[in-house]
Amino acid sequence: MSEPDTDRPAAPDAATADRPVRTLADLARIAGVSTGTVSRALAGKSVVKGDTRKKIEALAQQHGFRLNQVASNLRRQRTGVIGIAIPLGHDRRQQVSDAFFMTLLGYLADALTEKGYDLMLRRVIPDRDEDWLDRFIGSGMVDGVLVIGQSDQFARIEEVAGRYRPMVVWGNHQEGQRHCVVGSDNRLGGKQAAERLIAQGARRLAFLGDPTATEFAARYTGAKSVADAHDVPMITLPTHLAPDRMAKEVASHMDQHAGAIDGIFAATDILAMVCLAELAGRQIAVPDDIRVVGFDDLPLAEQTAPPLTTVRQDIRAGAFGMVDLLLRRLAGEETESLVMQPELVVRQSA
Amino acid sequence: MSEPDTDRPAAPDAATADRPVRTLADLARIAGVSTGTVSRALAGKSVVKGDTRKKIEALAQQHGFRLNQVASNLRRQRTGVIGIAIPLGHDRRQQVSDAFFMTLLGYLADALTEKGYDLMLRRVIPDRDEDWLDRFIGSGMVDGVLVIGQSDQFARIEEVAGRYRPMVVWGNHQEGQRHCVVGSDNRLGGKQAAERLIAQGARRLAFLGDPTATEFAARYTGAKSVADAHDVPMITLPTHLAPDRMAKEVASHMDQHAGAIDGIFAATDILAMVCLAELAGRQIAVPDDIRVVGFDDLPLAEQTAPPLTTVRQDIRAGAFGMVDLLLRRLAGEETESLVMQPELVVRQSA
DNA sequence: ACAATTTATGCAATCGTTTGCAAAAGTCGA
DNA sequence: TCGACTTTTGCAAACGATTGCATAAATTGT
Repeated sequence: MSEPDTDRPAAPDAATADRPVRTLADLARIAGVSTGTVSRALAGKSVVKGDTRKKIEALAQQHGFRLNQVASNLRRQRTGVIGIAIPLGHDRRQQVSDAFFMTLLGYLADALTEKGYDLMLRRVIPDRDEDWLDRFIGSGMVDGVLVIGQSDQFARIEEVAGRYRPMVVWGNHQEGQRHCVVGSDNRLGGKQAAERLIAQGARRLAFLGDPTATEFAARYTGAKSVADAHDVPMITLPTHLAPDRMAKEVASHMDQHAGAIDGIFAATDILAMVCLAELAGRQIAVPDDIRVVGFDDLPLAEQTAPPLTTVRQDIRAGAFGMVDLLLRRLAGEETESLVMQPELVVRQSA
Repeated sequence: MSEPDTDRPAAPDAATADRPVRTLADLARIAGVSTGTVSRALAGKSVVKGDTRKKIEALAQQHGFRLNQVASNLRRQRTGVIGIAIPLGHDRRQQVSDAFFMTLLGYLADALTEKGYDLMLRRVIPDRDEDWLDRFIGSGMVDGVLVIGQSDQFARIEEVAGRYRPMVVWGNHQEGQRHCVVGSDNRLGGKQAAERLIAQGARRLAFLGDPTATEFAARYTGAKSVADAHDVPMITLPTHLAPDRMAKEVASHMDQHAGAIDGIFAATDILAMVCLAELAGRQIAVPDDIRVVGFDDLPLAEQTAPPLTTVRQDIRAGAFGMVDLLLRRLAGEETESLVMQPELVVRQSA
């Protein structure tokens, strides 16, 4: 260290070859200034003289220097990373690969990238890990958290929301809740679905999906209220979201009930698709024998046979909304929840 | 600070209420030991006396203490985070939400979580940001990198692979390449698709998809070689992957060519699905008038009408393979690429 | 040419953990 | 009871960047 040019075969500017320039201190030494100056120059602060800045920038470029973000994060107490938690509670086998979550995640990635944030993804299984949310928040690795889906963790999320501000959750809004949530009015969506089914002549309804998850429960309730108002019975066909189980369970439901119902409200488009395939296999005509309405309006809803009538959630708007709210909360603002109006998209399945 | 019990309304153990215990030093003070000891105790190192460890653990629990991961990362020079880069090069409008990538990402999340790693997701647009890969690697925020899709960045990835070990890429394998890649034998998959189409009687083939992306090019080449061997002509119908464009482009292709072809090899299942929907709309019978083969075998391939014959990539195995290879490279091992054999799944569309 | 400013830079503390080394405390046999 | 060990702990130096404060340099006015 004390004899710079002695050990190495000593090509004049050979530093480029074997990148010893990993830290601000290295760069400072080469540039003949202090680390403070280098830091300021690279940060684009105005206090550095033009010449010096240019020289430092050139050297940084030439030696391929990059700031160590971890050190920077530690010192600045901010990371530029938003945590995304996907709790897999109500259905442990549900894959992260669930189409709706993945679509939402894609848009979140777009929105956050646009604002200069990175995403840290964490898949959590709440019943194995009581402490998941606090661990994520307390790690210091994220500036804020987006939770995708309340799963069965409503209570815990509520509790944390009382003391941690920068958190926005995708899910269902309940009267008087504390945490900031973005989502569709699932109740209303459920109503729209049931109304359509009944308007199309259905008189014996079924709800296809697991009504213990908060969001699905609201969809169910909405549909049920309409069914009740029309004196139409509605049964529940509980179904897991894990792709491997789903098909079998739907098949079994159809075995038992296909003859006794003439309208199905599926809790998600994926369920509706599986259901359509199952009905087609049994030569049951859709919508003539059984009407089917889905929920989400994923891109593939347009491509089913017959094309799926479904309740549209604007996932992109939701994702951008979540990011917007989170950034405002990070800035200290108090924000309301964002409840979006779902919209019935009529195609041919009902 | 010098008079612990004076200022506050002084409930004996009131520290619990207003969490002042944020750092090891805080905890050390309360426990009456040094930070070093606390650190060791919480890390589960054997050098700490049982009693002391228990006491410290109890206090940590009681005050809801959590290690600051950022500081820990800095000191240990490892973060426990794997970076996932999704380059959107050959088709800038392609959403991160592309079904195949999302499925792969889901499995990667499963595999990495299982191994105790977090995921940091970064969506990159290479032509806007020359330096994307080096920036990601050099940030110090990730221990290794998985790249999902080579896009049109083959050269850059090759270059980086020469000096950065912990990187595994999903994509196509080319003769003599340096970077460690996991993917299917796309050429073989293409052959299988074409063979099936021809065996089912197709004599005028079309390849549906954009053959400039590396992986698709290999699928095309494989199919073409079989077509040539059978003296069967094959045209190319280039199509973007952006969901909004895709449908229109496929429709326009069908307008122009539907009458002139009797077998379609779609570069992805999604394309195949859109294609099926388009053909159904035109009353063209599948597979009688036109046979269709897809690629990927996404879960929804089973649910199309008619169910899709497709070339299966075992995405789950691929994801777990990528993670396995990456961890071995992190451990210093030298690893070969993993080229998986695709498998034709015969359903009803061809 | 000199004092009064305004700019640019350097110094050193700080962010919160981890860990090598040394000192303190505990254990044991004789 | 004392020396020779073995466990436990404390001390303080890293990890690499940022930033308030102080000093050095450049600029300005007179």
